[in-house]
Amino acid sequence: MRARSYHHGDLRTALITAGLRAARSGGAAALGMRELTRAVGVTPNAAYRHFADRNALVRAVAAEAQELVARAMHERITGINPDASPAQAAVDRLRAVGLGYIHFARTERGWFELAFLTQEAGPVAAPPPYQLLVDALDGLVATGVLTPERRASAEWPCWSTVHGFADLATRGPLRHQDPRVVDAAAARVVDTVIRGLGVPPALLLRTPADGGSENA
Amino acid sequence: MRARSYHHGDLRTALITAGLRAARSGGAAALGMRELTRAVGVTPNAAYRHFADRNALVRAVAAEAQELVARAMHERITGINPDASPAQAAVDRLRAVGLGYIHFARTERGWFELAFLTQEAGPVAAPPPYQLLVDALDGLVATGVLTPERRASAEWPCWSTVHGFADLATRGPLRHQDPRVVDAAAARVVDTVIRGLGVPPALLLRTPADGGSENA
DNA sequence: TTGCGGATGTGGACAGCGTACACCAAAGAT
DNA sequence: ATCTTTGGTGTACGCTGTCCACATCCGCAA
Repeated sequence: MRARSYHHGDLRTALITAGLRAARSGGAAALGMRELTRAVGVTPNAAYRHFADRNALVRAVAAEAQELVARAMHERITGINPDASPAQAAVDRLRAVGLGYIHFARTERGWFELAFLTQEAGPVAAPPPYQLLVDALDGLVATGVLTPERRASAEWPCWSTVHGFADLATRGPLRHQDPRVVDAAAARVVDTVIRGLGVPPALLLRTPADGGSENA
Repeated sequence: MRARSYHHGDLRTALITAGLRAARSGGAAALGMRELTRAVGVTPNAAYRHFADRNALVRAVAAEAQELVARAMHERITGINPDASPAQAAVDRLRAVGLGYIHFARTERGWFELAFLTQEAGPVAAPPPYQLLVDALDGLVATGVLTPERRASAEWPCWSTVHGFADLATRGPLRHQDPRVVDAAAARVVDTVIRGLGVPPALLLRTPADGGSENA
């Protein structure tokens, strides 16, 4: 980005970056053509050389936000106890996926709101966070925790539950609740789905006070 | 509402009614001061005699939308099989609550989007749909299906799951999926949470092809 | 009955938004 | 060295929410 040329040099990515910065606190509503071009120091219409309209810009920023979600979830996955049995580790990985999703939603609600827009999972172009979920569920089958029959379409209960909780915790009734209450509810909710999938309770019942981890 | 008086007569409710009509297809975005006052045949500023700002109007319409959700869910509850055992009926009632919520979201997505705004459940002013869920869960305890320990805070897993699924089905990746696929997923998802709560599988495993009911 | 005050609706204005159209500046190819 | 393509500017239109001053009507009190 040369200093003060007539041409900006890399306006497209500059707008996306500014968009991420703005959306972090303001959510999707903070992504205005005028607002972002102003932040980048350029005329509003300049953006139209790189994005068809506001919606296209929002989608581009949203894709970036999805990467951030996946990165946060991945970090949490790599932090789990390596000394556990394979079966336990697989369950813990799934739990990390769920709690990572929820944690991200609560700590980065602007980005989270954005990330959920224009989700097109399914056969085409699975978004990164979705892929982590698929891998975790496959891990349960590989370690014999889940039968292939039970695993089929297990993505939907899992994603539904953690996403729903994330929405309740960011835009819904849990919005202004004591964070520790929300933490506890999150752990409860994630364990409930996992049990619902058919995972033996022995693999998920933690002792009270939890196995030493900041959760949700 | 006399024909063409200077004063409208009942502008407040007229605006809410127009708002419901507009939001049904357009969601919250369709609730504009100018748009609604125009629909009612009055000046934009007239609305400010009844609502502090746009947000207040939206909240008022949202409250109405919540009533609609509750009504739809209630209808579904009253339609369940009366010949079942008390325990089975209690489980069916909980399922009806969940599937009713999802069904409403999918068939009235504009109203649903609106209904979720300004949810303030918890000790204060529980919204009608939430109350139906509480009652259903209490029913499980009363019929001995659920122990009081398991019932505690069971609202969150339930609400999270059905709400999350509703969101996936209306704004998320299931948005443009074949409705029959979504129906099946909805049934699967609801059964998964219920099982996760600790309900014996015998009370929820339906035979394939389902027990003769249009679902989700 | 008159008149007055509070409630309600009008009219005009302002700032901000997304975006279409015409124009201009610079980079790259011939 | 000129021509074309790419990318940025300037102006303008219609839309939005909201503020201010003013007009109008209803109900109550004198």
